[in-house]
Amino acid sequence: MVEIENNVNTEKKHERIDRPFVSPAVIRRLPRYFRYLRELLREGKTRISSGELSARMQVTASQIRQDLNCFGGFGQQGYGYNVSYLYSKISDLLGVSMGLQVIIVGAGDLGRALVRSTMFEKRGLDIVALFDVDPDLIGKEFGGVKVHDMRDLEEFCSTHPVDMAVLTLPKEKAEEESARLLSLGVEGFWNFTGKELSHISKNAVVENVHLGDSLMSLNYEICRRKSEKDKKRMKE
Amino acid sequence: MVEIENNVNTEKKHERIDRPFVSPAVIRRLPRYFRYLRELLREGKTRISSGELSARMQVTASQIRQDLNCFGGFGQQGYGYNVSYLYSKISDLLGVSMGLQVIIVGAGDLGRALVRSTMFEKRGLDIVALFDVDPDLIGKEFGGVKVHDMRDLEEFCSTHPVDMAVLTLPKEKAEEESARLLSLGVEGFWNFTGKELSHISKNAVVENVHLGDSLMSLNYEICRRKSEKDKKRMKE
DNA sequence: TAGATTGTTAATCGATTAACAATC
DNA sequence: TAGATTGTTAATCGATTAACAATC
Repeated sequence: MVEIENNVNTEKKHERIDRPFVSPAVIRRLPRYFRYLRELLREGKTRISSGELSARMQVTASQIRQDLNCFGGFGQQGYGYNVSYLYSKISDLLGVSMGLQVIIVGAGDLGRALVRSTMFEKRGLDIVALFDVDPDLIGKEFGGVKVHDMRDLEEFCSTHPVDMAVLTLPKEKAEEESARLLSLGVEGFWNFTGKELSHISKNAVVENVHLGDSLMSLNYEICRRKSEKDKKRMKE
Repeated sequence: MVEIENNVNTEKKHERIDRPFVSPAVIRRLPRYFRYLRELLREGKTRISSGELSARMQVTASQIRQDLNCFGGFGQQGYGYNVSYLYSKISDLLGVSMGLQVIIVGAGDLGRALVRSTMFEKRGLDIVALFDVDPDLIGKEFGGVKVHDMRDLEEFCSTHPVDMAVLTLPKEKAEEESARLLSLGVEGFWNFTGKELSHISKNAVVENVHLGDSLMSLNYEICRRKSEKDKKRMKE
């Protein structure tokens, strides 16, 4: 078996890594590569070619090589890619296990569902607090995380650096509270409110999860399918 | 004021509507148009030009005209678009208030959060049942919807036509249960499991909400921002 | 009629795919 | 060395934007 020798990784795990400007289309595919590589790792595969990976992932081999090359030569001609090396590289790029400090703003159903999920822990993010205005919730714990009074946000942020706020509060308060958070130094937002945060998007990173829009586009496709079936039936 | 006369809508509300093939990129923007039009309607605006709408939505006027024209001439030269007419047309396209029958498979935190949300009701979808395997949950009600035994799925589907299944069950069971649902006639899936459902995607419509991937791309951007700041600091 | 604004065609831009020389 | 497979350039495809004639 050929030994992979180039690109020797002398850095410690999750050390500083260069992130050149790369199109969002590529970035959005990285988590998917990450998942497939983890699976390969679990299966005990040590090497993979772009062709083999392309068959698994249902994308072209060309795209895989193009994507990975945005960040530097991770493979080796004639050999392919070393699974664990590529996995660690993509981990570093994505910032897995960087330990970003996260607060969840809004301890309703969704906020509580998120804090109890393993999603953050798995990816090495730390949820350090929940916030809410409801006196019945303040002081309680969910998933081992305490609900703080929304009025204590300033105090909390001055003593704990917060990298990311998960917005699961009512959409009516999204604009105001996101501005408040930004002024407290929070520059990353995972936005579930359905409200567009254009007022902060210049100075912060905003990732929107618009469940309503997602549901509607599914609704569209199902309706389209149905009416197409109807059309066919009419013809008969 | 100019009267809008063309494209007179003689159909009843939410009647059959022609959905030509249109690129997914356009479809994914429809819910957003829908939201902005609803807002205009609330404000009492009766007409809007592509230019004015483009300023609000932060997209080009050209794109708006291009998008809307995929489905036919909804506007009028020299006038613009009639807000309520356009709103109703986009409603019809998206299938708002078509009353699709929905079941939620998996009554965990996320499933319960969804059933208690107003998201489905607002868009005219009906959640008719929750399903789970947990004996402690079976028989209980959440948001007015009963939790059924997963074993009764066949029976339920044979008596109630189901248009959409929301998959909020553990990813390990996603493949098996989605195949089962497909065989029972369910052809629309809102997939929160994080598992890719390629085995059914030929015969069903699948909308994936991959929260983990979304979180990771946010993590990437925050880390990128941080390391860029570090770089600048180093220079000084 | 003159002004406004659409519908639509043409130009540009970006992303994906194909091809192949470099090289392990 | 021969075979395999990457890295990278060139070709294609699709989506976005610009421009303008049609027309209300």
